[in-house]
Amino acid sequence: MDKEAVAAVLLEIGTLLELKGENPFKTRAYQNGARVLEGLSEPLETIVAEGRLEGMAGIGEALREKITTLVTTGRLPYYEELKASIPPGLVEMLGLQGVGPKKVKKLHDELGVDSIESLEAACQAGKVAALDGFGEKSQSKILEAIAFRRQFASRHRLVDALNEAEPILEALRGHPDVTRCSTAGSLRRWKEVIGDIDFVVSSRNPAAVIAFFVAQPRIASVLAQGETKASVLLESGIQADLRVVSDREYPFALAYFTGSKEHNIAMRQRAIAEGLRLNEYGLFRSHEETRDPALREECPDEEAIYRRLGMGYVEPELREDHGEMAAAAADSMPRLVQWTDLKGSLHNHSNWSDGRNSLEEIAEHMQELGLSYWAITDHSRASFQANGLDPKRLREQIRAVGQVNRQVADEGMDFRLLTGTEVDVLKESLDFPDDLLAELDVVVASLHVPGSSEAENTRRLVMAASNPQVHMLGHPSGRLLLERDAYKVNLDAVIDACAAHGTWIELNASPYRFDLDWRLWQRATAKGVKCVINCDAHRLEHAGFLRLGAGIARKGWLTKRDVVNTLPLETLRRELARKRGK
DNA sequence: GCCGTTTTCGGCCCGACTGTTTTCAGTCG
Repeated sequence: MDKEAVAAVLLEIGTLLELKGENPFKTRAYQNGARVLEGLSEPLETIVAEGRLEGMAGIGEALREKITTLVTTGRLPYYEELKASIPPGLVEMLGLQGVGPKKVKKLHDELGVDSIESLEAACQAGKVAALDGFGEKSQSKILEAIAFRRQFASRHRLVDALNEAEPILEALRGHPDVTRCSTAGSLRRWKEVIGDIDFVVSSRNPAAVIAFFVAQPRIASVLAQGETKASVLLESGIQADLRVVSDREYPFALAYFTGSKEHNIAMRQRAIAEGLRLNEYGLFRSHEETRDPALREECPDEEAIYRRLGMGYVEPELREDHGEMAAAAADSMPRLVQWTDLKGSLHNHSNWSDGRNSLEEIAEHMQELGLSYWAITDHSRASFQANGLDPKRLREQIRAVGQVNRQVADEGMDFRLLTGTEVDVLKESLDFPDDLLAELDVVVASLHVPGSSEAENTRRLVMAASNPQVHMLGHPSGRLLLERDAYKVNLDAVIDACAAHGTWIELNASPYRFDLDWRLWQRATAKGVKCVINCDAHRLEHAGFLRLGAGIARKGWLTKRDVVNTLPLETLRRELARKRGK
């Protein structure tokens, strides 16, 4: 078993223990253990074989044994027995809003409820309301939660959440009672998939702000409304939460609600080590009274909070407990790439294959955006469903691109289109011969029709990475967020092959992909692999993906130096040529 | 289940909201 599989088992054990009514800290120990494994930068098999689980923070004797068993045998009797003792429907019930482990246990013990369906029936029969600790209200809330779950999967792509959040944030910003405001939560951390939208506002008149918030357009229902917070369900199915605090408390609330939960826990522990106590209202010089203003440390902004704890500032994108606490404490945080550093995109389509726009339209639009270059990398012939180009059409396209570039040059513009292809990685070869690839400025190699085995897909991508004509691998995992999982592939081996051959890896900035995953970039750059943030644009407005992709690159700790398409055109041309010399 | 320069036992991050309660448990973020 690899580390993802082992981590998934540990997480599930945590959930099952919760349902059994186990000590919540035991549950957390399993969740922590899973996160430790996910953050490992080398194969778990190696670590286990070399006995290096010993001494790893968060992995004690019990977890070490269980992990070792899972890695070496692929099974764990403890887990299998635990799983068999709990009906699978109970885990599903935990996903309902307002239903936690205690309630699930009670519903199961007292009513024999073992699935969402039987829970719904029990509610309709009025049995839930009659239970001790439940009532009419909780029964109807459960029915609502079941209906909500049926209507919407409660996870949303970043871009959809941004499109909902930005107009509301603008509205809040314009309200006279709002002093400061921001998004928070996973949206501010730029997670590729988010659960709900969080806003934090400072105001002297919270009631007015809350009333204004719940009256925003496109709200389907108000889920909760108190004196300091409110929750609404937007018509799009995304939940949005608002928290209102005083301006003095604002930096603390913003930090707190930005999370992640793991980052917050680490921050609190650091505060305790400094003899302080941190919560969403402030940083206090006492363990006794948590909200006494006289004991509050003054921090006008988030930077000041980190400074007071003896750390450098941590950008929101990095607050994932992925090493940022140690880096900030050592004041060695990287200077992250910014989307305005990007000079163009090296993987894009035109109406020659499955894109919408002509070469002329693309050139005009991208130079108006202030970009320096834009590669046209249409599909190769194997992607016939996408109208892939054969060698003859590709050579025609090379000439057409040259023509557009001559026009652009005649107008005195610095902008250039680059010729290229997104060549299919077939079973034994690339879809174009090397001599044709050599005629192109940019070659992206992508696996579009994966095989069923990890070994085969890995072999194919390693083959592509080893071809001197290939500049970069496109969307190396093939995942489509919330739609399709990654194909089976050993990305560690692929990263190693890219490192060995100087081949770059794309960070596909399409909001459906964000592939390579941000969690793997620290590992890739540590091995010297460069990143290219590509739009994979199929229409003009997809140029906006550069902003999304840059945010994901920041989550991966990437600096300007790590990202090839921050280079100006002439330097980029040299790098493209140099890559082929390797 | 993890962890320790106060501890090898007894802690483990913290507060708001909701509903069922009459002082609090459960859930959520």
